Amino acid sequence: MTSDLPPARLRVAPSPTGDPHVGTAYMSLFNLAYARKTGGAFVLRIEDTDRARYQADSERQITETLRWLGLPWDEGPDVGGPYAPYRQSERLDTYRPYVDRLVADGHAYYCWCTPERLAELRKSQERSKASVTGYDRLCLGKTREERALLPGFQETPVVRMLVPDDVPLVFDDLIRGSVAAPRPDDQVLLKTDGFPTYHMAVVVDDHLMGITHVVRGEEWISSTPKHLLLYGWLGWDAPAFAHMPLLRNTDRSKISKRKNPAARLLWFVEQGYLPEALRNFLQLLAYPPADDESEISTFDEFVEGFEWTKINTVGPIFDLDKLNWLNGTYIRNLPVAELGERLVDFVRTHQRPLTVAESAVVYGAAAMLQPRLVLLSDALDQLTFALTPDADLVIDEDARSQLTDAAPGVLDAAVATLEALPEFTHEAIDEGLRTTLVEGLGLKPRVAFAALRVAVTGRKVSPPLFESMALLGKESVLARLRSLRASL
RNA sequence: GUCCCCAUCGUCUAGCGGCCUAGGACACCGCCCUUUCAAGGCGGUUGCGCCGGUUCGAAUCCGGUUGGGGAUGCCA
Repeated sequence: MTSDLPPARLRVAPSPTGDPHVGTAYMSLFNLAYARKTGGAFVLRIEDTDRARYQADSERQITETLRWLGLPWDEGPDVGGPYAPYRQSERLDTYRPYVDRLVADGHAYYCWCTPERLAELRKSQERSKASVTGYDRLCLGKTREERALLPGFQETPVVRMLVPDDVPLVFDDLIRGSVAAPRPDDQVLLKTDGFPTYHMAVVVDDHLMGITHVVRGEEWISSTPKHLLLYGWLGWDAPAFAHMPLLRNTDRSKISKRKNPAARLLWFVEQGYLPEALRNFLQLLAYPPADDESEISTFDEFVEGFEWTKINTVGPIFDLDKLNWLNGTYIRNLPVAELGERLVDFVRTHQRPLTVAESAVVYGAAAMLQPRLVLLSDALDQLTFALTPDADLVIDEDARSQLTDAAPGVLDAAVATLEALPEFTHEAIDEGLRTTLVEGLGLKPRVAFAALRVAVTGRKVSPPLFESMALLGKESVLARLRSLRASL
């Protein structure tokens, strides 16, 4: 499936600041596709330069969820690789010399302004509706001693880049062609805590790790001139850039965990989505189906036809309808045994513990549930009747109210018929009951079977009656039929 | 405020000057099938934001306008 394109090295670089974000998976998918298409490599790098937002558990969640999704990386913090370490916090010594060099070359300068001074500066610029905003370069060209005499001074400086007036603002984008970006501010490169900012770290690491294609969200377009400046100052070739459209909430804003539970990658795991369905869905966002006939396609098919220019520039709204349909379709396409296994596994890890007998019930229900599931989590509710002891079965009021005058007769006849059945398969049950109730008593199937459904499941709506009976077993079914009969 | 990006059914998309009285998918609505619910089959409603221009001809090119989004952080 590799093409004759030169092997590309791509990376995804999430920040461990909480639950993995769905955008990380989206970026990973497209990164990985191109890496595979060119026979190159896909790298996972952890961008943990923000100490304040760092969450220890986050990296594990990121790797687990991306693995769950089936998007494996060739190099990363957990698997190693020729450019280790792959955690930016472990690369602090790597960045320092480059920062020093930029300062020495006059491309960057120290800034001793306090965060308070900066905040005030920003506020006053906002108030005066100034057309030029950003740092006022108070520290530029001053020594520590000179600056110390002025207000808003702090002992530990940051390092800022000195953006020249003629900074190039136009660059080529694999998806958008020629793109113009805003003029950057004198961006901080090294923070007071000694950590580089994203802008410094990303350029150094991408270069050192041999990244050939930077694929990231559209929100980074405005930062690209800064990065290009850095590449130039450091004497490095810049990689190719592809700015992906931003996933959006239904209100069209950038997708966020606050407004959209689906912004959390873990949410899909918890809900019972199939990773292959989510992958297929993500692939369809801002990207045409691989095949005219169907929107269902494998990762390999996606890779085969992959082209940057096919990616749309419009940020797609993350709408669950199509994903739900895809998930149901993928569930239906699963071999029954595998669905059974996934169901048992899902219920156990995300819903409730299962005894051995209960696991067998869930596993055995796979075939009858298959066309009825949108999510794996849907199974449990539909199987309530089968996981409830006969004596504890509750007959819902709206179910009981469906019972007609024919119910007692139906229940009696059903008990007699089922008792006499040599084998308790759904085919045998079907045939037996149809013979006695429909042909024998002359009842409409609808009427006859409704009463039995109520007795066996306690509900108005349930999985197919005969399969449900077979799943439950003869003894249990008879007990339930007698129980409802007795209550009439 | 300033700068940048973007604009086809409700949603995801096809379209890259004539094949478009705009195609597909999801959702929605009917009908069929049917023991309930699904699944499946068949059919249907819905869209090129607006105004100019270029052209024999515009969803497709250009300008403007409106609308949406993003950036403007010692967050990424």
